Amino acid sequence: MKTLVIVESKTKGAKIQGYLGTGYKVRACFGHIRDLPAKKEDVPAKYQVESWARLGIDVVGGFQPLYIVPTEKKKLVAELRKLAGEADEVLLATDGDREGEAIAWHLIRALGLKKNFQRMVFHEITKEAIQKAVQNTRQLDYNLVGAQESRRMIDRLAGYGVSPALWQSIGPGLSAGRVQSAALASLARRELARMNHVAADYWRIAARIVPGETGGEPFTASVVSIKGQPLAGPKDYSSDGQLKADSPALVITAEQAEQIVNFLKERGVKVKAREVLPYSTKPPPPFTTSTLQQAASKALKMGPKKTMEVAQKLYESGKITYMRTDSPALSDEATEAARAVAAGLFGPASVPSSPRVFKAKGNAQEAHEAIRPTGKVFTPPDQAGLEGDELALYELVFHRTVASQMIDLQGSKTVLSLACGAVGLQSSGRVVVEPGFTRLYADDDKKDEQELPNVQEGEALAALDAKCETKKTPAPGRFTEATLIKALESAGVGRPATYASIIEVLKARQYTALAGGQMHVTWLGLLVAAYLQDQFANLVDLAFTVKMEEDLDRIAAGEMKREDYLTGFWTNGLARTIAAAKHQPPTLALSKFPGVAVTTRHEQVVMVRDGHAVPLGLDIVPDSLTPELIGRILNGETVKPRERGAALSGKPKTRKSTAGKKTKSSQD
DNA sequence: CAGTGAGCGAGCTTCCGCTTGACTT
Repeated sequence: MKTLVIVESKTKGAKIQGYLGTGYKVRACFGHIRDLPAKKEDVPAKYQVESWARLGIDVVGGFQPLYIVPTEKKKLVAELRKLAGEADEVLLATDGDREGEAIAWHLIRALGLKKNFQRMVFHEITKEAIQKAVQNTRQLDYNLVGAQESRRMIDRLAGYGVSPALWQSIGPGLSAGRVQSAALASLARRELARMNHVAADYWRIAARIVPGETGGEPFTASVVSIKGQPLAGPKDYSSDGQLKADSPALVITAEQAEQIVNFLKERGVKVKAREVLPYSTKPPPPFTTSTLQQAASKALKMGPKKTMEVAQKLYESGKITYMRTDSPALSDEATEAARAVAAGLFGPASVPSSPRVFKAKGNAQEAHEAIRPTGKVFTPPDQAGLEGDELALYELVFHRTVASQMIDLQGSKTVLSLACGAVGLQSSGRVVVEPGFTRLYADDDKKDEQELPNVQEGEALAALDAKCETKKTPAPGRFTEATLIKALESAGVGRPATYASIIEVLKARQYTALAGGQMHVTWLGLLVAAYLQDQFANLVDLAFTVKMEEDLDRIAAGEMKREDYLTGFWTNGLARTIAAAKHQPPTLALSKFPGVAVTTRHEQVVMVRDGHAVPLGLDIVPDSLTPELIGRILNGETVKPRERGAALSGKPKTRKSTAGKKTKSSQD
């Protein structure tokens, strides 16, 4: 045996072994093999006494991280070390991103490699690409490793630094972190906006118009203005239910609405203008982890966690490429395969003359290509030997990938301007001329679907019917698991490997709960968010990660020293904020219910009025409060006997060690 | 004197990101 090649994933290893042949032994390291100690007891004895032992980082001596091999990785590391000792050379073929570079470096240290190692990087798994990569190895990029170590330490210091402030101020077992707290802040901001939203009433007046001699189906037109002044709609009101100060809109009464309806019925309308505009829509790019989770949620009602489990199976059985990626790019081979499928199904005209090229944007690290069917020839879904969820998800991937190489949808949009005296109306419709990629894949909600008849300017038309209805301005909608991931990704927060688990952490802490496909924030979640916003506003800001990434890029480029960066972040920053943090439970004043507040007492969420505090069940949805419900809560009617005195600390750990222990019972 | 209960003090909780099985539900 001559050369040992180490990759991150088992499936990838098996493939590469096939391309490299007998002179090489390919093994997987299964991700990170060393990490900061999770608990103080994991810290080696000689460091236990240090003031920083709980953090696992020597924050007083230049921010030296203390790394250990976790117990579950010990056997693997020993085996790799043995194989490395027998090999002439070791090629570290971990992923070509910041984390991959760090894993390679940890391997060097943990396996005790001296000079006989090289870094190998590739971006697609084909025989040519792999053989080329083996011939073009490079040195390890120590600056990039330094950037990853900084990222790791920031997350440890933020998480282990701030969480104890929550234990002291709110209750045990709670957590804060750069990613989860930014996510929680986004959810809480939206939930509070919903709770504080005051609906305004506005009128919608619509008429069914009969086309004249030109013929065609009746169509719907809505009143948009009166004497040239726009009719007030949802956009003209602010969240307090008041008309926006700068709004030029006209607010009408019920009588006026009725008058307009009668006017329309009696007089009919005249065509003022007809505008026809061509439009086109491009196909969406091939899937990344985030867009796959969004599409699976929408089309298959599959949550992010489930989606990743199913995708993992498809990956392991060789049906799709790697499922944790932030790049929408297709290899040349895949692009050709997609074009061939489209041409075969819908003819050569369904494919543009030159291939579409998709590039990642923002801070994507692009260690992998898009999620797509494998191979030079895509296997059609019905021949893939799949069923159930796996078939459904494969089909989605297949369709999206092929559609991404098809021609645009083309259509025309018609806008009719109508008038009935001083009352202005409008109607719009779309006609698809060339469905393009939507023959295979469509995920947008269709609007203005009606086809408008070919009426002419100046033509007088009768109103078949007219109606008015009051509507209420809607509160901002809640996030679903998929839309939250979309929001986090666009803010650069979280990574493909962690999107699904971010959601799981928020649920496990009882900060959020899923109901009817939407993410609700619990009272506990709102209180934690309020506390963090008050004491650690900088950390929970979505923009924190953007700034961090810029700094990490500087470290990777050798322009900034790791120690200087961490000194600024911790010693002169967060450590001081933590020391100055107030250990007081946060209080949420309810703007719609003066005198009522929600806070915690003795590690329990309570509702308070006039100094009187009553336990508040986490199952009571914050924006469901009404004066009646508040009355019942304060009378103690909503508290089930079992819940009395139950602390908010999550579920007891289901570990073997706790099996024999008696848990304190609060039952009478 | 033995068993019980209140009161006190100590120890624990926690992060993000990269990978899969080995575990329970």
